Amino acid sequence: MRQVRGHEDIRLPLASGSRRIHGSVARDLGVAILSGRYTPGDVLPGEIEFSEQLKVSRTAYREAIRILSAKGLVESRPRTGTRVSQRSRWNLLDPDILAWTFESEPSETFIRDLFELRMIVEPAAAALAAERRSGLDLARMGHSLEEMGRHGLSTDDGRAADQAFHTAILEAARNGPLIALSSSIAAAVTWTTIFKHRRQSMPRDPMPDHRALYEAIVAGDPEAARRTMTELVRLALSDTELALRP
Amino acid sequence: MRQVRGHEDIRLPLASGSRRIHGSVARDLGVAILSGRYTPGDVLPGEIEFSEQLKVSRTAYREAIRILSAKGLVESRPRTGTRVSQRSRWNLLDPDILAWTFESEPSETFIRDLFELRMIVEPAAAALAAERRSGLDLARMGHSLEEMGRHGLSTDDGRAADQAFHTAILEAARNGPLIALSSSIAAAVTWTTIFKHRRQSMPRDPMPDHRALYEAIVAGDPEAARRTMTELVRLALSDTELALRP
DNA sequence: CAGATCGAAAAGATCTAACCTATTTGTATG
DNA sequence: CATACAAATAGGTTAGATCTTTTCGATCTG
Repeated sequence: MRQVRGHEDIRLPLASGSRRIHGSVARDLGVAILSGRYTPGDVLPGEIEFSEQLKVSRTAYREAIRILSAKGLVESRPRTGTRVSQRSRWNLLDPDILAWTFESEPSETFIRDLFELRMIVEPAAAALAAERRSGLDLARMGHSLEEMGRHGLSTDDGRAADQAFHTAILEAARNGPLIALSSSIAAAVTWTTIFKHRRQSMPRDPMPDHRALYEAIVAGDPEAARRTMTELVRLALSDTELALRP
Repeated sequence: MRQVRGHEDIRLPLASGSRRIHGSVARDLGVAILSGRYTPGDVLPGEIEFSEQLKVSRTAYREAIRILSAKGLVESRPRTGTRVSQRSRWNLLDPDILAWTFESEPSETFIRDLFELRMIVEPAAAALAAERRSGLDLARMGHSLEEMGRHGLSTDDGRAADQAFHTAILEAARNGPLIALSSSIAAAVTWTTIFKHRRQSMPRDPMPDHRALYEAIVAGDPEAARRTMTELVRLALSDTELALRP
């Protein structure tokens, strides 16, 4: 028999905007796990109990758990229930996981680790891009650079252009897995940029290093591209470190 | 865009083993997408139609789609249906996606790309590991190396030891995101190793380069570690290329 | 009697089915 | 040309049956 719904039952947005319910639940639980509210080994309440607590149906809850499980955050088995996986199984480079991490203040260590990864991957990608870039790649980089110069990094448009510039470089490297890393890294770049501007009103002008990098790729000089990209990331890191300890 | 007709033969009842139903469906669809049977832009049949074709309930099918969507393979919206995402949105470094890729013969290009990524990441990780390794890290590497020497790379135990050795190095680098890459790369290493041995009965002895790398990390010499790891990956690549064109 | 082996029970996830809701987009209408 | 409507499809709810795995006790064996 069906239960009639009263007017209180109207679902308030769970601080999650217009997302689908399973998506919001996945995000909320994901953020809770990533921020340490649930720690590896913790067993979540049973399906029925927890879905009632969250005021969603068991199906929606289960779909949320499927999402988290696909990203390595939880594992569920009959009888033992659903538990938070070990950190080493978390898919830290998954774009959603990165987004959720930056939703609550990420640890300083994590940001440093991300820059360390950029320092490894992006110079190498820039060198490959200098060797393999097509005319179309160069056009896209050039356009992004122009946009970036026009808007500056304190606007959304400017940051989007910056991200497009880095993405164009990684795509010019013509390496599938590297491009997959690109969306993650590009996103991380954007968030750390927001971080910088949140705390520091007028950071260094980023255009000279970006232009130097662009020139190196246009010239098809892998070593110059590697060098300038290394310098660019190093400068971004030092800006971010300034923002971290004001 | 092309409309795809479902096939009953997508779900192989026996090959699915003891996996959960939603897991098998996700895997089968994932493999179908990664192997090119469905291409980006294709629209899958409606939930009801497709779930009936696959002989599973709509709920199980939907959970499978949640998994694929969490990995970026598909996107679904009301009215337009579920469609295969653009390649650039695929999470190629997700461990499951890598596994599914290697389930049907992966392209030569993809294997090369993976080695290119190893060539970028692992030498850098080895250098960091040489600086940061603890006694425990060294003990684990040493033990894995010993196991590897005892079993050789043609046995499961030996490959597991090889994987453990690489994982230990990446973990010694003390960088979360890098460790997340590690599970992907380590898995890829294992599969390419299986590839090599599938086609080539007696490859080169891998122990000398592994020992040299280990010595460099023990000595705490980052540059030597970087050099020996580069050499190790280069040798592995040339072995694999031999196997690819016999 | 101590320990091993087998089987039943219980807990929890898994799966099914039927039904209702919400969103999107093409199209007809003003 | 804008707006309202209609259809299509994913999204969400509910109730209940089923399957797996662990636990625990009973029985068997050394």
